[in-house]
Amino acid sequence: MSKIATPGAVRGTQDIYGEAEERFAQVVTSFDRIRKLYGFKGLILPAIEPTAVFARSLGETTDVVSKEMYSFADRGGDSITLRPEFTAGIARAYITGGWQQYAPMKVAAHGPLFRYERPQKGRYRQFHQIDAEIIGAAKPTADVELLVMADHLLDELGIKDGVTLNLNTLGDAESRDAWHAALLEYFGDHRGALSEDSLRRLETNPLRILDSKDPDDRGICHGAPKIDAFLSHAAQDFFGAVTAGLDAAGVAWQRNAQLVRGLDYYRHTAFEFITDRLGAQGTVLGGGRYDGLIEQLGGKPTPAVGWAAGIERLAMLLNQWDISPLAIAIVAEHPEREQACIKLTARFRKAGFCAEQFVSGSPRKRYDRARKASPAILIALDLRDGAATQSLNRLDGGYARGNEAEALFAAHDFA
RNA sequence: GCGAUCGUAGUUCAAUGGUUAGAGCACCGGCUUGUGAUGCCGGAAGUUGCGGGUUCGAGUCCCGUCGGUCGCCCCA
Repeated sequence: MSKIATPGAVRGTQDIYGEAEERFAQVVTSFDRIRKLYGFKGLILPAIEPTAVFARSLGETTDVVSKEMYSFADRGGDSITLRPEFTAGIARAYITGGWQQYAPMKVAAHGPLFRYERPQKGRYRQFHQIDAEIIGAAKPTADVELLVMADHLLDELGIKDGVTLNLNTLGDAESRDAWHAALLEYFGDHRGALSEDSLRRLETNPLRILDSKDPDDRGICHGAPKIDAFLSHAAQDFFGAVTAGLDAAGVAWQRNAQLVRGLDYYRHTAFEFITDRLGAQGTVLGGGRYDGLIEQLGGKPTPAVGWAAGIERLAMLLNQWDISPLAIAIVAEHPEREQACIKLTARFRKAGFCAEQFVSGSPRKRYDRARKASPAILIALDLRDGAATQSLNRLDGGYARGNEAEALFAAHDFA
């Protein structure tokens, strides 16, 4: 007989329980509350999409599509992909569902996403995000509304301290192309001093050199052309309206001219809320305006802006979160009182109390275990000298429903 | 894909290359306590991730492998 080998969890996945689950739930609950305040409708979408949804929106040749997606052929032979992001799926739903009729559309989603990456702090292969998008809104007020909501959420979660909003503009298509060309020329001139990684970026994605972590690269980037010199008047006005809106709403921000997006469909606003408390993974919430995406998926040209945030990262930053405290613990200190304990527990639960019964293990130790569960009220059922006894002890004087619970206890038939 | 680092009881961690691999917490049982969150006694719990090697002797040193963690790349 060989020992049965238990299969392990898939690399980069997590079993979330206990404190981690409580933190996670706090993020989702707060997000759901806040997004309703801002009129964002909930959206529940498939976790799987045709591979083309992501391949077309992200670009067939990017690392993301070629190496980091969970793709497989289903039984019919179609190529299916586990969603690596929300935005592309939302754009697909917007087009195929004929949702132009609802534009401008404010939607919010959350759930699991999948990327085949090397796990590290705050990065998993199955991870979870909250996501908010405004589709069909061309005006900068939409960008502002999204950013105000993000700021509000971080405040609600109590993690605003140490998190700063980094803001940049990528300009419109003409601005961006001109800047791109200038960067190519500049970095080309400094080719000799660039790191190996950045030399490769020069070929594949020059904008990305701007957020290189290499110290030498950083020095070169310091003198690189800034987008501001290439912004059209329209693009300047757009960015000015965004910053003015943020100031009006009292949202603190800082300009970060090095902040870029990797993909071509991004326009105008780009932003990240960044912390120094999460090691190398400092971005807790990020997004931007992607006016080109829906067209790229075959829809009519549709302006859109959105953001997403990793639930795990937000959860790690929480300092406090709601737990559901135990209201009533009911102990059977004698085996013959166990049925009475079950009956009373059921009654309290149906009356809307969070109640727990202690009917297993050593009868003599049940009381101590019940106390360790930190209930507001502790009820003990015992059998002393053949006579049934029951007592109620209020351990938390501040518990709001104490009197109600005592009345229910007093009225209960213990027979 | 690349690099660093760590894998010992359910868990957090000990154990100079040298007896039968230990302790706290958690768990189970007994005794105190009797409105008691305490205390005492006992029990169960291990292929030291896995596979090779060096050695009289390996949890410890070496090689490989798998896994965790952190970083690079990438980051939609």
